[in-house]
Amino acid sequence: MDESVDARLVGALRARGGRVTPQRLAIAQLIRELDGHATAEEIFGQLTERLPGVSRPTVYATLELLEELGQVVRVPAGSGAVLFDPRTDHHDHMVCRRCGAVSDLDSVVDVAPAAAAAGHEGFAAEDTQLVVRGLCADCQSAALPSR
Amino acid sequence: MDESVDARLVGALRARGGRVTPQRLAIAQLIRELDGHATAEEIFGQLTERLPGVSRPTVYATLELLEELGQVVRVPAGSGAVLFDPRTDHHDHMVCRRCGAVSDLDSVVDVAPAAAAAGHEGFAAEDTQLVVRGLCADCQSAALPSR
DNA sequence: GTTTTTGCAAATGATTTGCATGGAT
DNA sequence: ATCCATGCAAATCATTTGCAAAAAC
Repeated sequence: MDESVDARLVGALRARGGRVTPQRLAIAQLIRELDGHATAEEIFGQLTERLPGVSRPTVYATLELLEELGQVVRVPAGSGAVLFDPRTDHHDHMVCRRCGAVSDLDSVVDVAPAAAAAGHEGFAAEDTQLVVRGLCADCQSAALPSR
Repeated sequence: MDESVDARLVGALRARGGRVTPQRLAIAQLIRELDGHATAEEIFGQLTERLPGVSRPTVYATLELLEELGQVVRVPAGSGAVLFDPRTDHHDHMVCRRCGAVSDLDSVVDVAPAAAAAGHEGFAAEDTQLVVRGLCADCQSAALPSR
């Protein structure tokens, strides 16, 4: 099951003339194991434990590559760092503007028309992200006027 | 017309117990004059010309404040810096993953259901952003296989 | 063997901190 | 007079660069 995903990645890499390296396989696997969203730095940190010596530039470059190959989704959270999401099926995100927490939200709106509209403007849409910003439950209670 | 916007800002500031300072007014006005999207650094740079001595922390804090007051919208572009948009009516964005260019896109999908769904999860939605990532017209031609 | 990837080290950029002064109410 | 907001300087993150050595094909 793990192998089949690796097989798909290897195929995609070869198809574009890219090379199969242990770093790429390890990063792809680590991302698959993530339950939630992670920043490049977090991925770098965890990766160092199982593949000592990996470098930051490799992690950043590989994440970009995996995004192009459709193995990860870049979530623009609107705060500091970019988050990477192992869940590649279409879904939305809620981002707390106070604590920065990001959580998944099942899609209830069809965003395809937006991608189509972008196409009419000459823009080649590849991915459409819906981000709901606001306050998570915890931060709402923390921000109560008083009482 | 300029004054009425300032009046609204002054009112909003007073209402929340905030203070009316020349920096806040200048930043709010500068943003209104922007035609497109700008990063906090760009705003800082332009502001320095007309209000020498302003500091970075003030700009960042004020942008956050203006966002809360609904005078600016934070656009999570998914690359390096956060962009601030003076256009507060609802619209979407196209972000080129290659050159980083951000352009407006009139809304063709109703995102309200997503905000409602977030509400059902206990999340207080304040703003919903739709970002279409891909390649802008220029970068498509630059990335052609050959020929 | 050739070309891509990696690692290193450091530059660059973006944003935030702590704290004392100054200004708005 | 009381706080809130500003400026300063520097710390802290996030990301990217240039180049030589290593590895994949």
